[in-house]
Amino acid sequence: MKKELSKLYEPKEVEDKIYKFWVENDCFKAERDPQKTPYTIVIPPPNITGQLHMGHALDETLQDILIRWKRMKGYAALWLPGTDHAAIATEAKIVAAMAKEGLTKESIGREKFMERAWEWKKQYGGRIVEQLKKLGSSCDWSRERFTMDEGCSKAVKEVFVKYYEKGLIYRGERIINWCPHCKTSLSDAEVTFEEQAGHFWHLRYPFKDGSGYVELATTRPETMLGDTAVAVNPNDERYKDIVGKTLILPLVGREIPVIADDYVEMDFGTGVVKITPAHDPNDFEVGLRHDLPVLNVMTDDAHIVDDYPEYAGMDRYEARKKIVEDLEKGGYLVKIEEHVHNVGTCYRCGTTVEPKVSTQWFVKMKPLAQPAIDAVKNGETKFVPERFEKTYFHWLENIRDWCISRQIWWGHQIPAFYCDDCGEMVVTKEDHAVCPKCGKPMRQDPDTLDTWFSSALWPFSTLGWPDNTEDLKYFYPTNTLVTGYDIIFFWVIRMMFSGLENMGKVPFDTVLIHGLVRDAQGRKMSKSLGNGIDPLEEIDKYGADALRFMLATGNAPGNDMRYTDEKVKASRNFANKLWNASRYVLMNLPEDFKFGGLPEELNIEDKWIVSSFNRLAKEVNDNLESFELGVAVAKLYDFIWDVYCDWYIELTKPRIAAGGKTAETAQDVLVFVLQGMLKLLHPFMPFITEEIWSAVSEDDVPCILSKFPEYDEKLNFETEEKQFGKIIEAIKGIRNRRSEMNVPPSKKAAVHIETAETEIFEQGRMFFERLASASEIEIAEKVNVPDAVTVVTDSARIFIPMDELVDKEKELARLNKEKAAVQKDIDFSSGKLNNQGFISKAPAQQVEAEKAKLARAQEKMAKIEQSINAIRNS
RNA sequence: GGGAGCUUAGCUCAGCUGGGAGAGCAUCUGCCUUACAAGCAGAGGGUCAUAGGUUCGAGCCCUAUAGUUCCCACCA
Repeated sequence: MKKELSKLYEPKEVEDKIYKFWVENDCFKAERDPQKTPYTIVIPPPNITGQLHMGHALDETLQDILIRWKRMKGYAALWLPGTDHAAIATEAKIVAAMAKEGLTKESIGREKFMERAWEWKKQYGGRIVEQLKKLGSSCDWSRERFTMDEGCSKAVKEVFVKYYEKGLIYRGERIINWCPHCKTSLSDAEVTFEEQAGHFWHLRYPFKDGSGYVELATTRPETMLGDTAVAVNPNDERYKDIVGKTLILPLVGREIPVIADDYVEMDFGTGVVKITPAHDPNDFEVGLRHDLPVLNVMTDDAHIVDDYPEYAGMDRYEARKKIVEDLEKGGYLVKIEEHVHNVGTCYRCGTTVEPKVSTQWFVKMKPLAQPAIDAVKNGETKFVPERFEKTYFHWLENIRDWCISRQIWWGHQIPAFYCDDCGEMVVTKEDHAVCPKCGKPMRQDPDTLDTWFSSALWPFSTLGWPDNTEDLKYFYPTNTLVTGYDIIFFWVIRMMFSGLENMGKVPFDTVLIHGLVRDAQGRKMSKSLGNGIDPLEEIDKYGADALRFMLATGNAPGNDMRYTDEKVKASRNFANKLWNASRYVLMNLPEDFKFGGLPEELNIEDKWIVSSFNRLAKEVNDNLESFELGVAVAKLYDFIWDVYCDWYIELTKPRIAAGGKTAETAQDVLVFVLQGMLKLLHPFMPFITEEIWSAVSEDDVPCILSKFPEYDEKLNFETEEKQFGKIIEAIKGIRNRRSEMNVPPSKKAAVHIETAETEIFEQGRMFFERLASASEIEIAEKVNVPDAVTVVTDSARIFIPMDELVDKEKELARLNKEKAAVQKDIDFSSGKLNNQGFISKAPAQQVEAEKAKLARAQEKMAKIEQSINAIRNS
């Protein structure tokens, strides 16, 4: 029984309904089937505070395409969803919301704050998940996870304790990146460097013995309060004599030594550097080498500490101004130069980062990095495109220890406990610890872990680790990780070493990298620019399928793309085209149509379309296999629009009108190929394909669970494909000539086809009438039609008698032009074939192809010449 | 200072392992042909950034150059 489709495709009326259908029928649910091969993708967990943006839309679309494809191919396909607690970002939002109520973190205390935070999570955490569903994401929601849920938290503790016991985690006083706005430390990856216009202040520091001054330059004069030395290069002849002398620090009066250290570049500035170990990472290193005191001059929010009453309480920039003024007054300022330099900023809030010495927890990276490097070097995990392996190696090879402690509350609290009595520290998985020395209850470290510490464990913590669950055994290692190139160093490297260290296996075999979705002008979409495009609005306007299709089209792995309205519209139009083609098929099926499959006997044009479809199926699989999603989607577009709609459907019209067996065969083939196209297209456009599927298939199996088409030798009709190509070529030739002469389709004309292959053209007889405006058709080995327009193809000469339109001179000129074109072909091919190098070195197949090409051109040439002579002689 | 990408039709971009350059949009011409005007049939438009090289053959491989974008880096 056939069903009917409504007249217009309305994505809004279909999408939610279909999504619900999938969920209710457990279509996304992955079963551990020992008969099947697992295929796993873990979602890059979006932040719970976040809203779906185009970056997500692209990321999720690519993952959904892969997972649906694999699912249809019969894999036990698991797409594991979840969200990330996004420590700093979330805490910032909660703090901001509290500020509106006049509350601060400190005023309500940690416990109350956490209650609010969880409340916040409950309220907003579901939002992004709902938005993912709008896109059609076929995640297994029964396995949804959160980086701070019980299981993930257990995994975090397990890893922390294990690393600590192995000596891979340590606590120590180091110089770290500090965000004075978020009031927490940051890892190196969380600092973004920005070029900023600044100044170079040349200062002079006096010698204690009154023997003059030494001139130095700095970009941050306010840090001079914390100077504990001045350094020169040991090989610098200019300053050889002053090394070891003592200087008086201006404004402060502190005595500081002149030291020699290789770190100082002789050619830069004056060759003299002030050393502030507490506020510059390099200076800190110098300080360590020379055993210099570390004097912190700033508070947590970057104001000057009370030790310097003149400047105490001033913000660092305010202090800078005042200090420069005072230096000038004291005669210590030599000059000010313009200077552009790189300034580190917080990747969350953009505030200039303050290097700061403090006690933090670190992960020792060297021993973890090496196996991660090796795993990619020996191919256990590969990047697509490969070039991103360079980024990966570069990061791991230059990695420094990872600062993992954060001075915020929203996150995994560090499982370290201190005894306030005896100073003992223990690291334990227990929630409460008792001092092993004095038996008193211990105080847990107030800091929390870097949000990326928990996401690093995502590929296995979500599968149940540290318990050895069935899921973990079956689905780990996962297969494809899909993410943007900007996340490689935050996340990919950390999952790699975490997987290797804790599971002994890489977390995934392939990392598919995509680029950024930019705006129409190529700018990055950003909140501050206000140029972001909301995927949900686009879905509302054009449908999720159109958005997905657009994102998958014309996009090569790793490359950025621009988002334009025109592109989505084109995708929307494509969806509509498919919809209408399906309507055509349905309205041309008899009431009692049986969805049976391919009939035994096929016409030449049926074999042509079936065979082309078969090749398409092979290519789409091949392209997906090598992650060429954009190529696959383009082929589907071409086939569905140009081959199926523009040709095959048109070919069936006269057959259906004729009725009888040819009509029945056409109906079966129309349905067969349509079903195949729906299946091939389903991963890209899941909603519309499922909706149409329900109307053109009597199967109980929904499209999402149907079998993905693959190459089938039984559907291969290469000969007929080529033969029918000749008919198409002839029809195109006729249309072309008519169009050139501005003959409207309504004006029919006789068509006389002269060909050696009459039996092939006979099979296309009815199509010339319909598609080439033929009033009558003659097909013969020899035809004689005076005063006719001539069309020459490789395999036929076609005459269209239209006396009133025939201008012999023009016709001759046109034929001569065509002759010249064919002659060029002949020259090209014969040139190649006369080239000894080509004959001897090119693959035989290539040579054969060239010979065939030449033969065809020569045949065509003969036909053209024949026609030219005929006109001349008439 | 290192590293990477990009440069192909007016615009936005594809082009998979080297075998006579493609799409969408835009432009032009003709069509309301009972699936679709969100459409149909046709047309025009490209020294594939430049210069060398490898090869029988280069948009694709190699080298340099220019423009452009991005990433990384402790020259204060």
